[in-house]
Amino acid sequence: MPAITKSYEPRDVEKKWYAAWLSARCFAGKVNPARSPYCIMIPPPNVTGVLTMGHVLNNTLQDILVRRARLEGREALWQPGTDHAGIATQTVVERELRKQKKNRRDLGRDKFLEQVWSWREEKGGIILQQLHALGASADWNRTAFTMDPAYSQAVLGVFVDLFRRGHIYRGKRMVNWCPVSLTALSDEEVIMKPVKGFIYQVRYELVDSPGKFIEVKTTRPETIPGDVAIAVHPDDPRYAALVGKKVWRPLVRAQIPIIADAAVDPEFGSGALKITPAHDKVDFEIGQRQKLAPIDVLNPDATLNPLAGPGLAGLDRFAGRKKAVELLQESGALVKEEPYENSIGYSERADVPVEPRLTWQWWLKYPRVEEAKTAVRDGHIKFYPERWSKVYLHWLENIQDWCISRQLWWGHRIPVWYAKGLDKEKLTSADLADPKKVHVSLEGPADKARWVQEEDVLDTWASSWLWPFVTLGWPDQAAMEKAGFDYFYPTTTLVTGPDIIFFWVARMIMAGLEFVRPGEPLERRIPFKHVYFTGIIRDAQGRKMSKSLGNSPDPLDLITKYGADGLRLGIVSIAPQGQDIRFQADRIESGKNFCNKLWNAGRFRQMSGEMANNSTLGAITARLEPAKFDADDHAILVRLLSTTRAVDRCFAEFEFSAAVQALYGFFWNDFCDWYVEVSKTKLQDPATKDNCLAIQDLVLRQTLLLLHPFTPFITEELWHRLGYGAEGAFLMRDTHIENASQIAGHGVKLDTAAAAQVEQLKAVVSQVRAFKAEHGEAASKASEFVVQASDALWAVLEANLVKLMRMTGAAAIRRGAMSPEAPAIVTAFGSWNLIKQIKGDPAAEKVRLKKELEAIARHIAGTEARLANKAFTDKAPAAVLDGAGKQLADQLARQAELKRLLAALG
RNA sequence: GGACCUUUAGCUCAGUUGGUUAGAGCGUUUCCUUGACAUGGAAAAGGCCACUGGUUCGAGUCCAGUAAGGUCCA
Repeated sequence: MPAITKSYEPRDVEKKWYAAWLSARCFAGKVNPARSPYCIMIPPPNVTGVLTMGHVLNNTLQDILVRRARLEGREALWQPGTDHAGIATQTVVERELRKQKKNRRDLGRDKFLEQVWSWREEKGGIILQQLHALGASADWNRTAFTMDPAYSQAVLGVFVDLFRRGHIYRGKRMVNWCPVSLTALSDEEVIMKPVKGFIYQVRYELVDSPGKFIEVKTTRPETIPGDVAIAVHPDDPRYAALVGKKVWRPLVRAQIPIIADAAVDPEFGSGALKITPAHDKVDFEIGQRQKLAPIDVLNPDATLNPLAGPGLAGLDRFAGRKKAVELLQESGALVKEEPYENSIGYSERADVPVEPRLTWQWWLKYPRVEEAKTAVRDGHIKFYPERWSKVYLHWLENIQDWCISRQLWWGHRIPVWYAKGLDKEKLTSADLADPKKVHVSLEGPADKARWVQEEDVLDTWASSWLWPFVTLGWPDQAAMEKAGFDYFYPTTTLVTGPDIIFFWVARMIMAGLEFVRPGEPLERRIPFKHVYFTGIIRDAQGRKMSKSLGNSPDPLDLITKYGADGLRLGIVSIAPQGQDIRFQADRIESGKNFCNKLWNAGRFRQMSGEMANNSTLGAITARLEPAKFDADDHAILVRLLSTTRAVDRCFAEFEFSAAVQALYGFFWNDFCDWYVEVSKTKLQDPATKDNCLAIQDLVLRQTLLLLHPFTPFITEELWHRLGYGAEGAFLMRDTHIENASQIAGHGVKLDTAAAAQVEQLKAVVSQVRAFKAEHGEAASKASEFVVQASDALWAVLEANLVKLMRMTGAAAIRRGAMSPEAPAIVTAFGSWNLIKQIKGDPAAEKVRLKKELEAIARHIAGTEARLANKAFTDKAPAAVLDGAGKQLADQLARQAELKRLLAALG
């Protein structure tokens, strides 16, 4: 076996194992009826995306889950892929075209799409390659893409199906419109930003009472020509007499009514609101209720159109606003203007204010809304943390139809054909249902010449909501069989961010319920059983990581610096369930340091003695010699089992950072800092050596198994170096992890009292080390101690004497009487004198002892008071009472000893 | 306006159905290259657990309210 180097060098180890796993096809998820399935669908990253810290966290957690599932003997499938990201991808390719002074219209639709495909072949999906560096064990042979032919067929087929069943309609309604990309946007592509501007107070003259006015406040005076009414609250006494009367609209002069509508907030501004149904969502709804025809004064690019009047027409909306203010001022309609800050939606891609705009779009009435609620409310789908289910249910309670069309070229072109000559602006629902006017099918109409296909494509989410089952071959029977649909669906766990709980999670649930296994029980149709919501990674100041702030480190740099395992361990250790994460590089560094610690523990084992049979758990436990177990042997194995149990529980509850913490504490503190140190004594003695090595082998083996999901590379490497795996077998694929009772079942009988005794000895060692430091002796200095202790206590010390000498740095620990000149401490194992060459300072010693006595007196008073309280002794449970009694006894004994030492000093 | 989250050591966070003297990592200070590891070891300092009430023998933990910060929805 090659010698282990002094420090862990991740780079070559990671390369070697990733290549080995790939070539042995360790990541393949296959149907295996002998095992229970475990399946995770990757949240498909944007095909234009590059790896961010968010992806690192999210994908590390998914990898942890599938690797753990494999170790538990389950058949794991982690399904990877990307989505086509309509607007993002189209924007990227258009930007390249712009460099050549061209735009997509110059090319035409077909040529442009060719360009997008070639961009995608060349540069798309880099992120999946980057995930390799992280160690992601996804089944790459199954990599899916939402624009794949089969996937596209499924998406369009769903459209046709939902259309035929009346879930999809075309309607002219309010959407978020990007005046640069010239398309509708989803809410997710709109970012709210606070903007400083002005609010204008404008007066409208009453038609039948010249000289009398009603005043409104608006931030958008350029839309006044689109006003169709002034609205007030029906119960507002100020305006009750005016409802039903008419006012003159300024700018484009016309008579408009004063109406009453309960949606008006009487507290805001003057309590009167101008109603511009074509340019505001609330106004649109009021307009619908009041049957007021909207007037659209904007072009698609947000310049003002002729309806805005000769003064404004042709101007950009912002220039138009300035001009409108001037015109209002001239006409005397402007009462005043004041600075005002409000939130405005910006287009994520184009970074310009989004325009609420009335457009013809395709809309989906969601299917299975009630079932989607039931699935989560009744626990068929469990959310972690649970509280997100409330957000989810609230959204479903207030669900609104989904705008599924986008005015883009890159995406699934909607399978609808209009009869030539049909006026799409006047399309009625009767027309939609008339196959002579509108054709909807996968194949398209037979006589194509008579028809024109819909220009719009589907929202990207209208393809990714089918992800959990289309990636498994749905709806094609042969493909489903090949992919193992029956075996892997419903998938087990989804790991995603709470920011897409509506856009993706909720929609996938509805899609699964609607399309999969019709007629079967709900629990067979849901797309997944558990949803784990990660936190959002922020920078050290708590800001979201973003490209524009430049506060996001490149994960690949971090991998170079700390190793993939170090990065994974670090990021998981700072990601408590359900909380946002503040990124700090020093935490990643401690992940790397832990790997080095693990590495060196392996190195220590290798240097400590010949490797023996480590091939299986049974082979190792057969080498144990329980008769030779001392308290330390019992203690480390007790802790190994309790750590195994703790990690099991953490996995069951998705408490990843707690699992890392448990492993970190066990391995570093219990094993390295204590057991390895006491081993150094045991290894000197031929009688105890082999048993000690077997215990080390057992602890290391189990630690590697528990850690493997978190740090796959170093554990695989050490697994082989320490002889746990046969040549050609992999820790990641060919090994099962044993739980605590299975390990205990191998004839390891443990003494928990011994474990408690070790804790006491550790406390004494700490105390003695501090005692030395206080008296200026380095830990390593060979000090000399005299201990005054009862026979029983001394017997324990004597049994552990060589270890204790090593741990406290002592040349000698003798039993004897306390000498008043030497500094002294009181421990659970008697009073200790430090024998120094230079005489102690009795005065300083007295001060120290008195201080300690004061402290102990306070504690005693507290404990006595509690025990004297009848309510406490009556009501507290026996265990608590016993504890308090024992505590008091210890405190009193310690006080007596301290008093004796003080008296001895004279 | 509604919902949810957070507030514990200088910083970032744990704290499991209420129970001894509230923990970890990082940072700070002191000491230590001894044959696993200086990516290390030993030790120390550092906390009215945001605030105000309440329930309880007992509250960081449960309840009510207040304040500050954050997220989402309207």
